[in-house]
Amino acid sequence: MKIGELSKKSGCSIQTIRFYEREKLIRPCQRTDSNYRLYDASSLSRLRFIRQCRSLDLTLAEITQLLETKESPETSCTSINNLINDHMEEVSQKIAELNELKATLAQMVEACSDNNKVKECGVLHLLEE
Amino acid sequence: MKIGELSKKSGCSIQTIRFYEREKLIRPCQRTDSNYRLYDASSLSRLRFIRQCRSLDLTLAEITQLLETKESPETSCTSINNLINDHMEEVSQKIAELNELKATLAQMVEACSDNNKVKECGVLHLLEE
DNA sequence: TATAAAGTCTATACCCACTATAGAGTCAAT
DNA sequence: ATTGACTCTATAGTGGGTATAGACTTTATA
Repeated sequence: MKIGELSKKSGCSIQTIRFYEREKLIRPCQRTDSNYRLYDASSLSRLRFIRQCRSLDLTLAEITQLLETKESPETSCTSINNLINDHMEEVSQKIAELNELKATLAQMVEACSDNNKVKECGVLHLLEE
Repeated sequence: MKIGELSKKSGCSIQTIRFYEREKLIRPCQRTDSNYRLYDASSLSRLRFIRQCRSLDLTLAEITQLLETKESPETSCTSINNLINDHMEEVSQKIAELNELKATLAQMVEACSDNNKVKECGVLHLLEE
């Protein structure tokens, strides 16, 4: 299949597929005589794997690592578990940060009822502290 | 004061201050004969305001808008309240997304006990779905 | 007074994960 | 034969900075 079809099936945009090729997340594929890229089912499943990982917010570097580990089916999968655990830890921390942030914002909103003038605005006053 | 001192007092790095100047969040300041930047207290408070806003994760565009609104102390502060409310809404949504993500990751971690081989790894299997 | 160290200047490139565009070539249908 | 859809490469832009290189200035020490 050509890149347009792969794009639709994988959910990655055409530019993203070419970008992943440049970044070596996917290997250079066959070409037609007119230099069009040609893909097969394995390209599609690799791309779907990458997309799944991206939806978990894994970085391209982490995904590269996962893809490499996948190449050695007989080795231990400890590194994969560690990677996912570490990532989950980061997500938890980010959630905690955002909850604090939200609390601060809520406080600010409370500090200002509408229809004040700018110079009396409680939000601005809090921002100036 | 020179840029180094302003950097220490404001908590912004020297490069960031120069970056804000380029991006027009702060105005071009006085210069010495040898072209060194010279700042006063008002630069410091403006920079602190910006930093405070950044700690709330407001974008530079939003901050620019706040700074402009601040210039008109007699107008209504409704736009400021709206901005902060909208931003809080975005933060809430991000938190919700991350909580879902965390749940997915937790499921994955459950799917794989350590010491498996890669080819049996529950995490990888889930990623391949 | 000479020199070394610390500070500052501009310009430029890099980070991440894409996205968008320009300009050229190719293929399928009418 | 032409139109429109598809593909190609190369390049630049996004946001919010960070990190250099290479030159100049100021301050501190010997």
